[in-house]
Amino acid sequence: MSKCEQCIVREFSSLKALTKDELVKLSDCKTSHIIKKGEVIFEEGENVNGIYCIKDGICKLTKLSANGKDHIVKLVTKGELLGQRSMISDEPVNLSAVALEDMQVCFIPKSEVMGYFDKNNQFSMNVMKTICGDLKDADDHMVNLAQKTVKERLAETLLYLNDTFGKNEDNSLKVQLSRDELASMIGTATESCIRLLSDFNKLGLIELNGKKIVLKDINALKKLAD
Amino acid sequence: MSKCEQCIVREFSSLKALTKDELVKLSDCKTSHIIKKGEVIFEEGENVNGIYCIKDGICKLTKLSANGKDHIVKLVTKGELLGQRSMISDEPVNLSAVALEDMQVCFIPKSEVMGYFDKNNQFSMNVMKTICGDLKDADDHMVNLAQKTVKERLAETLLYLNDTFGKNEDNSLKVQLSRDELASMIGTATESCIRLLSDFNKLGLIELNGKKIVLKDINALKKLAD
DNA sequence: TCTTTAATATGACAAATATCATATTTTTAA
DNA sequence: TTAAAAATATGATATTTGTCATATTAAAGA
Repeated sequence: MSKCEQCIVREFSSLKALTKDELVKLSDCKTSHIIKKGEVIFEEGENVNGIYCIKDGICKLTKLSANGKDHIVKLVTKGELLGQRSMISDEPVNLSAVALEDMQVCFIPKSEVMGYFDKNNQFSMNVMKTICGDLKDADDHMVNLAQKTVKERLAETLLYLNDTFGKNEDNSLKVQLSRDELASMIGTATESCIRLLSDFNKLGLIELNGKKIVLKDINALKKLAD
Repeated sequence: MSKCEQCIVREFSSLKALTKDELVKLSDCKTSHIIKKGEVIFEEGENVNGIYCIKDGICKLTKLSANGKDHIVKLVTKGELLGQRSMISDEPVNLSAVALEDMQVCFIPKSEVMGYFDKNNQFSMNVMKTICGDLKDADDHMVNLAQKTVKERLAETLLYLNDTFGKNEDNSLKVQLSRDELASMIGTATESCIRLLSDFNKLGLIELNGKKIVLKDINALKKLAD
């Protein structure tokens, strides 16, 4: 069992506020898990009863819409926590979490985390700030969905993926989403997404190589995204 | 100066966790304000440095989109607090607040509120739960904007206004939004909104009387909204 | 009250986007 | 390795939604 005190990623989450004693205790009650690409960490409506700390990998948070299609609400990567909202609200999770690549995660039971809220004020503030950040992002996202065209949203999303998750040695975006997933992130039909990617490709804004996407003209994309 | 201990609306907000002593102290440092319909409480980008407690009235929270149009992110009414996210994140507000009707609000300076976070755990948890609720709502809203048609969103929004804010004696919706505001809530062009309202009217789903809207066939609207 | 301005309404049309069909490529698994 | 399935691609077309023009009505001021 790995030790939380020595885990680097905890430094990037709300858990960085924990004392050495708290971390030692945490090491004992956490459980580590390997999640394979495509596997579900939790499903919308489930009672999770704790939070997941992502040690490595990326996952998507999705929500099923009334028409039966999944919408990707957010991508979450190493150093971030999953399930905080649900735990605090004391409700089932409202989103599903599915691995986009192989992941290492640690599960911390609710009983343990809730104790920190009482005893460690800095931890509480960290969690609050994270959720406030998520709320602000959600507001921004909402306005984009409501007011921007699909083309603008696609350009913006490509830039977001580039800025947030970086690229491989061959310059392609590190997060590899299927066309279907990309479409469900920007809120459009898969065919529309494919078509626009083709257009971007023909215009020299991006380069397509199977699932790999290389951003060729960042400035032009920025202009397109508004 | 009215006394917070005797204020009913505080019972509906996170402030209900405050002790009698805290409330007495709060009474001294808060300031009361009358906001006329159409007036701005705060504007996107401003440093508010505190929170507003809504004693009476309704306001809209809007965000300017890249194309210059306002989008209504949320409606907020008596018993709720404004500006929590910004205060916790220690950032300027990301939304503007504009009164939809005459309002009574109290402003509580940041210095006072931040003290509660340290000393009153129940207050912290209340605030966290509120923000978590907002985040869940935002997620839902996002998926609706991404996946539902304008018609579905209009039906849904009319039902939301009815359920959340109720109706007048003449059965018309209590919150009176202009067509323009309604459009900027559902994320569509004003003309599209007007046209669909006309359609709903002709279909007998609603009744239009100037700005007044009466929901005639709730079930049919629910079916339309999915 | 009258005049001006803003809000609502509706038609005509254009643009954006979805849907359906089908081909091609890639991936998966037998 | 090969057959089957899934993902990607693209054309044709339908539907939705936005835009512009222009009435009509309601609201606000002088």
